[in-house]
Amino acid sequence: MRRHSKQREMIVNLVKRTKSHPSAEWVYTEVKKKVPNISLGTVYRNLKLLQSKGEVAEISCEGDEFRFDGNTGLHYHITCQRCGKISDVEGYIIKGVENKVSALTGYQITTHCVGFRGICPECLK
Amino acid sequence: MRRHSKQREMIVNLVKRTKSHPSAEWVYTEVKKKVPNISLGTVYRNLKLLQSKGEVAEISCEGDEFRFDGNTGLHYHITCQRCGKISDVEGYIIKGVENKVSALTGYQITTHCVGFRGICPECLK
DNA sequence: ATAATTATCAGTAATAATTACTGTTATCAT
DNA sequence: ATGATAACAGTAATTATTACTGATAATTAT
Repeated sequence: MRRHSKQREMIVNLVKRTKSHPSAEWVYTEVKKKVPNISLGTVYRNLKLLQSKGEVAEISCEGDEFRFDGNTGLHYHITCQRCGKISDVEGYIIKGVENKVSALTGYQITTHCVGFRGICPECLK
Repeated sequence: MRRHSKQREMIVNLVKRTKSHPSAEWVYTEVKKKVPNISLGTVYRNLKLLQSKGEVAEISCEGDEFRFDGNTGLHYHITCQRCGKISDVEGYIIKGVENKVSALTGYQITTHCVGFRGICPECLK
């Protein structure tokens, strides 16, 4: 069963309330201010746990490694969650998004990218 | 000036011709078959160089660290290339994309995410 | 309430991906 | 050809993350 701990409570509260998309290291430093002897491992362990429970989300389209692509034109990617394969999504570009988001946020947009996650046809069989 | 080297040529050719979105490690192992004493550092150095010249692209919406988000609902992110800040794009979801891409690729899509890159209003001043 | 169980912890060691350093080699402008 | 230096191989150092170990403390049963 899941037990209660001050450390986890602090982590959840912090991540839920902060808008700055913190890294694990940042969470660690912040929580440390209140719980000085907290361990970095505890932060990672709990973030992972909370993530698996859907209480916090991890921001990342692709996996954690760097991947390269000889095709430098704008195109999207799709990752199979079962076999890990990354493929191009051919012939589909969402148009107008950059202008829309620029108007919405005030950013000067240089590029956007879209990542899909799912199960590929081979793994579906 | 930029000099010619067999190692770099091999790397460019390989990355340009392969569709499998290789990792640095994979590029290394492949090139090693033809140039057995190539160094992993050379692969990284050249991928980075080629990337800065726009000859290959790196697949990654966000940076390289894991970031977390207390907001688990679907929403997009925008990263400022100047100050590194990551923000939410509020109130804008592209609808229908998952169905469209599912039809296009045969994948069973579980989620998608969109990342924008640009300069934030503060940095634009 | 007390003791037994075990989830969780702090602290540290281990991994994995990437980057930096060092001395050597090879390209190319002169 | 030769000298300057880009690029190299090999290796050490970093950085983010994960795994391990013995101690602590939250829950359960007595």
